[in-house]
Amino acid sequence: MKDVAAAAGVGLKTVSRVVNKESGVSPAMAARVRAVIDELGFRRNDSARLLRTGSTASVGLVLEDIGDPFSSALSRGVEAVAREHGCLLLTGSSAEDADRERELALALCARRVDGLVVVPAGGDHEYLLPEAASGLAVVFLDRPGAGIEADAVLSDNAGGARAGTAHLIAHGHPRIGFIGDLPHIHTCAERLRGYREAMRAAGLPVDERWIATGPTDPATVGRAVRRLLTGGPDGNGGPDPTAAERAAEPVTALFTANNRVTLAALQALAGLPARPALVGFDDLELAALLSPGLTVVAQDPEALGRTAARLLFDRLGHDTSPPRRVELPTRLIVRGSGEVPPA
Amino acid sequence: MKDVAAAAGVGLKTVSRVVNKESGVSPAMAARVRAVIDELGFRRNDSARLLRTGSTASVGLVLEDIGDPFSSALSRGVEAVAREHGCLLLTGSSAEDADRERELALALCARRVDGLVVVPAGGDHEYLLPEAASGLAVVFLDRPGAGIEADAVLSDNAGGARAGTAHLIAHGHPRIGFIGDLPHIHTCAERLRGYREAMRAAGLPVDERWIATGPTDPATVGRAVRRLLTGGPDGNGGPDPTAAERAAEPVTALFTANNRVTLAALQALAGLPARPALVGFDDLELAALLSPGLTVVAQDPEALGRTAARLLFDRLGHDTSPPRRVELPTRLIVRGSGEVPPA
DNA sequence: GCCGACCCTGACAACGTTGTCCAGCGCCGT
DNA sequence: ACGGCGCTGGACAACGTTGTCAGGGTCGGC
Repeated sequence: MKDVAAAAGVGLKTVSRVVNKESGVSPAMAARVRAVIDELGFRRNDSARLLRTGSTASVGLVLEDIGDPFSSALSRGVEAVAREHGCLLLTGSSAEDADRERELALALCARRVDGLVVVPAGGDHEYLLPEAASGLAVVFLDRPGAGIEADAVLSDNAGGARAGTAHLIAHGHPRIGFIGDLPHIHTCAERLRGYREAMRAAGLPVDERWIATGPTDPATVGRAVRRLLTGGPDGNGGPDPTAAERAAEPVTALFTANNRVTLAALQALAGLPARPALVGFDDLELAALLSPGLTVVAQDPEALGRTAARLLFDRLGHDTSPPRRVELPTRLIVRGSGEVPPA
Repeated sequence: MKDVAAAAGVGLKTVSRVVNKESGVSPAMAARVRAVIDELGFRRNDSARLLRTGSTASVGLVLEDIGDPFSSALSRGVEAVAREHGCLLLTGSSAEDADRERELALALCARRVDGLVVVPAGGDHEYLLPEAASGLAVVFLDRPGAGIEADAVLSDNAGGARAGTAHLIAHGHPRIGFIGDLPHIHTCAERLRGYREAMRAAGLPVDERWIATGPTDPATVGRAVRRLLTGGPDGNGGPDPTAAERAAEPVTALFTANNRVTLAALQALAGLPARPALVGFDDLELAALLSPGLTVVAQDPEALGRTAARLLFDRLGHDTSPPRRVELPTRLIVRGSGEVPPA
């Protein structure tokens, strides 16, 4: 900028005024300065600007896995709103690792983002307290945060799971398997709660061996699918080996608690002559094209992202009302998988 | 930091030393300073650090559409490598709009990223020349850039399309429709070239009305699918209305040139009793579970992203060799759609 | 016991920008 | 014609950090 001023033969502040479109510069002068800027290829250094002004016009987004279509849709929603506000979005992914989440969030804070949208991977967010105290706005997305008072935008996980499970029950399935993510993940726990509630509401017993939670890689999920459908031992090596060894009654339907699990389960079931009844949480792009079509409990991830971002910008606009928890409804999309008669 | 120094009763520089883990600070002093840092919740301001040191340890990624699974996979690859290098990744999406791409890239430059990976939306990247001149490393991804000498990492689009088309030809289809993206997009043009080459190599004529390029929304693609399969007029309102009105011979197979088109085409075909033969560019998560299974020309988007990021970090490591163009192979995954007999 | 050397610490300037303040000039009103 | 007001342009400090350099303290060696 100094060079530009020298080349144009004007003062430093005049160039600054032109760059910032401030009033108080004659059009002729402004044009001359702009010409020099283009000629020299000058670009304002936003870091220095931030240092001086204190505002960055950027917000951070910490995702769970940037490659997951669900996360992509979240980020699309967040980005759209950020863009409306003329804000740059900085995105990173935590790979479902608490340390990585922390590291990433703090790196974004060190860049002095104005606000942060976090899809929590870890169970503790106290590390954000000093940041929040010094003005950072935080909104949790998809799962609530812990250890800090902040807004959260969630889906109605329990309600959705209840509806999905009820759909299977209504189609005559008395024994329904639940396959979910790691049990400490909030969404999984809530969906499991919804499943239990639906079973209880229908007066159906739940055999704990019908519930499989753990990693969502295809191999693990495939094993869980086969075990639930054949009624084998639970393989968890629990404290009661005799119970673990005793075969459970095989289930006739499956509720898969997120898109990765659903996908892995479908792959595991691909070899079978007729697919058992299956309802999944999260819609899949091709769900309608499978035969039979796949019934799902659909979230609206883009709306989740948009809502979280709106909440964040409300906070940046000095909305100091107490933290809110927004819960977005889910939608049961019936595509006929429920109509498969029970075994 | 000043506050920390005051609270600890030490000099500013000593705090700086502790924060940067420089040697030359007695352990006792370091421990005291660290205690004060934790107590006050101090976090270094990386913007100021950047201003002083000139290096940001961050790279930018400009995607075409952050919500597209293909883009997600690209970014996963780039992020993995960035992380290996201890680098923060800043991501934005251009929504396939040249102005937005430019705006985003320049915003990232203003944040003084060390390097930039760009999936070009626009056809001109001269605007990056001044940035490159002042030390920015640039790598183009998925499509080459124009107006600037820079590395590019691409898939073998023409070769992949050739292989996919040849697969259909080998299964006895003499009339194959091509549905692609906007024709000015490099990947679409290359894939169309591959399609033409395969047809020519097999001695088959190509009716221009078999080729549909345009927006990839489901409605447009759906119309194209129906037109190609029934042999209706091309509807482009070209300069030769009589030719446009003359019905073309219906095609018996379709080559869809990217994941969005494939998806939209599958949706359009969902109502039909038997799906016409179809080969798509880009793999789909559920492609194997459709019946019949979907044959695709698969790219490896994560490898594309990783390769581009590696190239970028090579450049940041002062590799000054002339710009390279890396072309990654594609893989034909046969899943039986080609085995549908021609109509 | 004294001197030298080494290690640790702190003062200071500078990175590029913007906000504040002031000076100069032109125009308008009387 | 003169004075005042308003508008343009420039000098300067400050944002928070790090690199440079110099000074002080301590320990060891002679």
